[in-house]
Amino acid sequence: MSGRAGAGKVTQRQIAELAGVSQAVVSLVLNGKANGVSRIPDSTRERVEQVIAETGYTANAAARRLAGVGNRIVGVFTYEPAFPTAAQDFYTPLLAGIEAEAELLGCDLLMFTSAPVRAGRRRLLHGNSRLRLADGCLLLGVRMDGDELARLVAEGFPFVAVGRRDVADVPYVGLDYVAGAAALTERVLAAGHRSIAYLHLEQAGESIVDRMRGVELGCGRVAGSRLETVQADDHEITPDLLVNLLAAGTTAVVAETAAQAARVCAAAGAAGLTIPGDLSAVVLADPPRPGPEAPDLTRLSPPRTRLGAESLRLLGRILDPHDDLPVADRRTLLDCVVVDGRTLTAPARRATQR
Amino acid sequence: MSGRAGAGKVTQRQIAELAGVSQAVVSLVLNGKANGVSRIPDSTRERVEQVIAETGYTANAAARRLAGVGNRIVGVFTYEPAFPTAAQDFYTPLLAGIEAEAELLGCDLLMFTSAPVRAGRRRLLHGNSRLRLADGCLLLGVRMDGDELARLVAEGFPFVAVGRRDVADVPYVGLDYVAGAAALTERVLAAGHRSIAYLHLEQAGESIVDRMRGVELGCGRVAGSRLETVQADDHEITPDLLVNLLAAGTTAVVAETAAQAARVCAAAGAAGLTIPGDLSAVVLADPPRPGPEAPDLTRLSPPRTRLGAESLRLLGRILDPHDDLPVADRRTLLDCVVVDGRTLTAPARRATQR
DNA sequence: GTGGTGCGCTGATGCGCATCAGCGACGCGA
DNA sequence: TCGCGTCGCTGATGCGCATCAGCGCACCAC
Repeated sequence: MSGRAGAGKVTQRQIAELAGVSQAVVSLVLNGKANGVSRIPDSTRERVEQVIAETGYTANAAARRLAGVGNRIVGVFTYEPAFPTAAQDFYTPLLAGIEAEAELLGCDLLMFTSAPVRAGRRRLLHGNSRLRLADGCLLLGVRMDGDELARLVAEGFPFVAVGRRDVADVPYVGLDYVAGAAALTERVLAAGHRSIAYLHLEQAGESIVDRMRGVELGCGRVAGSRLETVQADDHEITPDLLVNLLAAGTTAVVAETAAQAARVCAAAGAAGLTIPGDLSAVVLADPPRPGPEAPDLTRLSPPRTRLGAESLRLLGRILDPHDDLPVADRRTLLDCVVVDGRTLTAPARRATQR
Repeated sequence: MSGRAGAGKVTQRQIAELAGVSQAVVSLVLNGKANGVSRIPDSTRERVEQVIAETGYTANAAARRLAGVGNRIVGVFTYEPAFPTAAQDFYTPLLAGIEAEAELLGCDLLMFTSAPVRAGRRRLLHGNSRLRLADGCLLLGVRMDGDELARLVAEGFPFVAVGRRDVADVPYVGLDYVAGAAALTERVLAAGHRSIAYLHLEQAGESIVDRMRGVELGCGRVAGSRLETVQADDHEITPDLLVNLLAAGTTAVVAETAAQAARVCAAAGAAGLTIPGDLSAVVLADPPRPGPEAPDLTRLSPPRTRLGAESLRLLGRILDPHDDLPVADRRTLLDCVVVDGRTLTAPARRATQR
């Protein structure tokens, strides 16, 4: 996969010869500088434009880029081990938002599908990364490489992280998981639950930490509430686990991911438990597909499509030299709304206070 | 959105100074030409590599491209008025296949989300298209611009159309709708139906034509069969339409699109008709989501994910100078399989021959 | 000592474009 | 007529890289 494209392509020099001017004039006309530094009379300008139209000239973006102009290309990179194809529900709404906003802004998207995997994560800054082809870049992924982020900051390469980041000076648009998880947890407590189990994953990305903090925060606001955090991958969520939790007094489960919530529902069914009759269950994410088959979970709904769009919009502002972006605006958190489903009611038996 | 990226970026010249050699040597080492045209002793090579590693050098892809080397970037363009975001079910599997293959081939994808719309279609070759940045390009869309295709062919720009094209010398990977539609139609006829209605759209793209031809071909193979073609957009598929078709002797409906098939099912329900009891129904496409809610339609299943992957693979071979691709391989059609569902049985009443 | 040879490296060039100093021509006032 | 400014345009330069002719040197054969 190499080779040269466009053997018969038209260059500014050819335009210039046809129009009887120099290449510089063609460039000036093309870039609308005809009335600025140099002034080009209408007669000449129109003649050049005529030839441009006739030949169907298309600028060589590589040359423009090399000459120092932006090319309205935004890179999209993800740190997950495989590039998130559309099949993976987590990224689908994100990419949809990014694409829609890109069309709005009139810029192209360069998807770095080629990034090599090292140490379980994909690398952005490898030997011949095409990163520098783009004006800026969006970074996706639960866990990012702090060193690479710092390096990009140091080099002054414009980028925006999708999701909150702890690294200094990293611009991001994230989701306010702390407030959202706290609100959902409070809703659980308001329903009368006092003993809650939080099922979470092992990973240590910022969004994971934020969710955990939010749940703890929500519990902390209500006296007499008890929170048990349980690290459990999907396959570890068994009927036995739920039975044990119930035996320990737990009346409500907060799951971190939609997959975990699905496992909770399945395990409950297998254990002969009903939701929310025997156990309330809520989750901090949207189900993959809000179809009729999935139980109508009470949940936190993170606006992922908007997250994608807002991230690209922020990058657009960073790249706009006319936009004097306040530092405070370089970091934003979007609100998550609590969606009422049918899996949260008042606790049934012993745990109620009567 | 402009501005320059990478103020502090490392160039080959800097590497050269640090290593005490010339820029040319750095280039030679980087490109593995150290044993070819020029020979570089290991001592020098290792010294240069050392500096490269220390500085974390990343090549400027724009410069490489300008200097005439491929950059392993493949453009993805669609002629539909809006770039197909992941939400649109038609393109989702296609893009998934393309992305997966891109990761396999180790190339990046440049999505031309910025293309302007003119005359109802998006334009690939506009003033400052970033097309020339890519080594080659994949073209999607039901209807393409024949002039643009011819122009690309004339310029020698490497590209592959996703879907069969009538334009001369256009390489493509398509779906064998003719054979597939014929096979499905034959299956309908084999079930005993002799009076079939084909519901199709107005558009005139190659794939539409192929499906029509396939249905006609299938009917033509069975003596005594009758085919009625009905151009009907989704909203024109009403209970009345089905009732009229039945009254005219039709016992089976072949729908072109999944949306049409869904409308047929809905209209049948509204008219008090059962499928396949009163009317058999088959469709030449997969349903958007093969979930439990959709009726289990007998249908043609076009391998869209594979279509995307094979298209990119073909482009990869075209771009590979070592691959002496036979002309015949530049155009391929993939087989569609017939999937047996529950919406095709023998005709119920009058139309049977007994 | 002379001619020959190959190794290791450098300098120069061009890719297509943006940018700007500056040149020639022309007009105008003195 | 001369000086000076303005208009319209051109030539030169650099962006970062790949490529190659060719230079200087050491070494060898004769």
